Amino acid sequence: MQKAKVTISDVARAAGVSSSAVSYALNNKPGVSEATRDKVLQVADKLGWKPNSAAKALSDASTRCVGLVLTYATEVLSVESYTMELIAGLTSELETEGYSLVVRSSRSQESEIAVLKEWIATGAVDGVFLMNVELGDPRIDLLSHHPQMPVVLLCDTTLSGGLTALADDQRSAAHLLVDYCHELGHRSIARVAGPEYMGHTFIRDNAFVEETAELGLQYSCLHTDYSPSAGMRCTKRLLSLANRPTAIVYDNDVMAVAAMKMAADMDIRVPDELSIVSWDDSFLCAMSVPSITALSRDVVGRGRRAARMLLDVIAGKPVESYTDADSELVFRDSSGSIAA
Amino acid sequence: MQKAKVTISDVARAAGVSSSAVSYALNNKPGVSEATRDKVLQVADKLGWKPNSAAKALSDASTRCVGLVLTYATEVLSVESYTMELIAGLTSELETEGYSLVVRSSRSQESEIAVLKEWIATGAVDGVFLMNVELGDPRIDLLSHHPQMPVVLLCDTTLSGGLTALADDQRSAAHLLVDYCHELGHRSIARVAGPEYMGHTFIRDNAFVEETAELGLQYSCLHTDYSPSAGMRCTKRLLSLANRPTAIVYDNDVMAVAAMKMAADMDIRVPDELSIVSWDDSFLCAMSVPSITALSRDVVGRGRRAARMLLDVIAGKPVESYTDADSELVFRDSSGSIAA
DNA sequence: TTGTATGCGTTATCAA
DNA sequence: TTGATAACGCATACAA
Repeated sequence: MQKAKVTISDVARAAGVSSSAVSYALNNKPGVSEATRDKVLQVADKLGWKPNSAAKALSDASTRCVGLVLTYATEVLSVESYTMELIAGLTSELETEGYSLVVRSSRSQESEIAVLKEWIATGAVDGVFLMNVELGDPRIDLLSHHPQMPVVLLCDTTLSGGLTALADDQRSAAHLLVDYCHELGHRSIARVAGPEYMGHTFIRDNAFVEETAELGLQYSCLHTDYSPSAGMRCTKRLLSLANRPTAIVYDNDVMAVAAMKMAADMDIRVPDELSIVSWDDSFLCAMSVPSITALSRDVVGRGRRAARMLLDVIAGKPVESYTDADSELVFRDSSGSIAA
Repeated sequence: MQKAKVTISDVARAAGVSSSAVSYALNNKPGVSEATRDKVLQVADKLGWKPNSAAKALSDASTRCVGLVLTYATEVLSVESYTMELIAGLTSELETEGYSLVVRSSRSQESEIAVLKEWIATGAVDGVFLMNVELGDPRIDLLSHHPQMPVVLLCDTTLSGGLTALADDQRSAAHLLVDYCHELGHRSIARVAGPEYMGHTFIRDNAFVEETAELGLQYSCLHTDYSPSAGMRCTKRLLSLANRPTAIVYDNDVMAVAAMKMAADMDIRVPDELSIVSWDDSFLCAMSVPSITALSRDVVGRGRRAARMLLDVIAGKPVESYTDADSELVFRDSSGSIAA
């Protein structure tokens, strides 16, 4: 059973040298002889010395932590896999440099802002990720006024207010989805979208309007809070229309699955009478009966890249905003041409 | 735009008092007059002072962080909602005391141990959670040798080696499940379990053997890695037996859903010819067609309680291990009596 | 009630 | 090449 806290002076004493010699030796810096260095390293290893993180942070002004605030309703968190996949990607890349992800949760944007302000003032993290960016998001304003805090946004570059962003190409994705429906022969399509105030919903909305107009398709859109119940409600409303859409795109997998259930309840056959497509792919889509055609993104890889970008910003390297364009449509059983 | 780093001496200078007076005032401690206190608070507020976390941690030997290592295959992480729900519960309770959750990821038990050793040696966190405890888990040994590091295990008390544990009552749950199948008239049941080396799998295994023997049921069990493909493979094997089981219990929701798909492929009707029950409830179970009968636990609440326990241990309060007994069976469409 | 001085464990500067 | 020593920012024991 080793001593709990081994300090640099313990090592110095044991090796019979001064604490600064130890510091040089351990940090691989010049200013110490080979013999001393070897001895110090040996002793430090035997004693199990590791630098105290608080002391190092105080001295360095660097914590080897980056922050992420989860601002979500618990119910959505537990149902969507997106956040967990993102965290998996973030932590796996951070791990390569021994960085930790510091997670806080909040239930409103105001309290998220409070956490961010705390981090800026206390220096508890070396950088932050911002997700779920909204139109005119006050967090962007906050971080723009504190350029010393490295930040990477997970949102479209048109929303990032000049801050470094990792975007994904929602416009191409929208076009891909609309074109696919068009090719299948659908002439009236609908979309059950996320909240109107979310940045990426806004981007998707515009892209959909643009592309459907171009192709002369009838298009309508309903906004939701992403919940299964909202997905069902909107589906019901759309399918009750006299001139109902023959294809519906859902902004997340959860609502698409819920819609499948609703269609079954209403005795509307999928895909013969209705095509269902999900903007997010997941196990849910693969397992649904019938399985759901979905736009698949590499969320874990996205997390990795975001982490890489933030580490680079922290390291002072020049980092450009980047737009992912890796989404692809996974064809499954929920979509097809309309039966004549 | 405020000054990035406001220190206690900035406040002292601006208020025209000494730094110790500021410290006393800000920490609500005696030893300073009301007038001075008010002035200090006012100035501190105006300057936006917050204590530097590294300095505070160094001085206090307390970081206001607790650690969690995610040791998972990425694929499983993205599919199961358990971890995300747990994190939601943990962070929400930690938030009440301004604590943060520090998340690291690892892909093997060895590297998780390395992270834990790092935390013990560097003092980067005030306490840790241990999940997915295995039989003879070396992490328990490690933490037993470092009693200064507060820890809460999420596992059965028989596995926790005397450390503080938040258990859930797997035995009662097993009995509940077996009794339910028995009451429905099933006489041959099977279980598709998690990995054999996992502590809670072991507990479940024993409880199942015990209870099925008691009721004179035929019982067989296959172990898996929790993945959908393993769930399918095992289901296929079980259903191909000459004397196949009429009810199968799955150790997680993902495999239960996968099994539903497999049963459909094999033209075996659920629940007429086969009852499917999941040990974990989730949105997946509710949305499956037919929906899946499942044992439901309050994972978020469990996370909250675990966090509360760890905070108490850190605060030096006496904390007893605790066993949750809140699981309940949610009856859905995947289970019933065998059609005659 | 107040200000001065010291410790926390590192890193970095500066004489020796 | 070395070993004191200051600095990081806060808390606190102690002296004024």
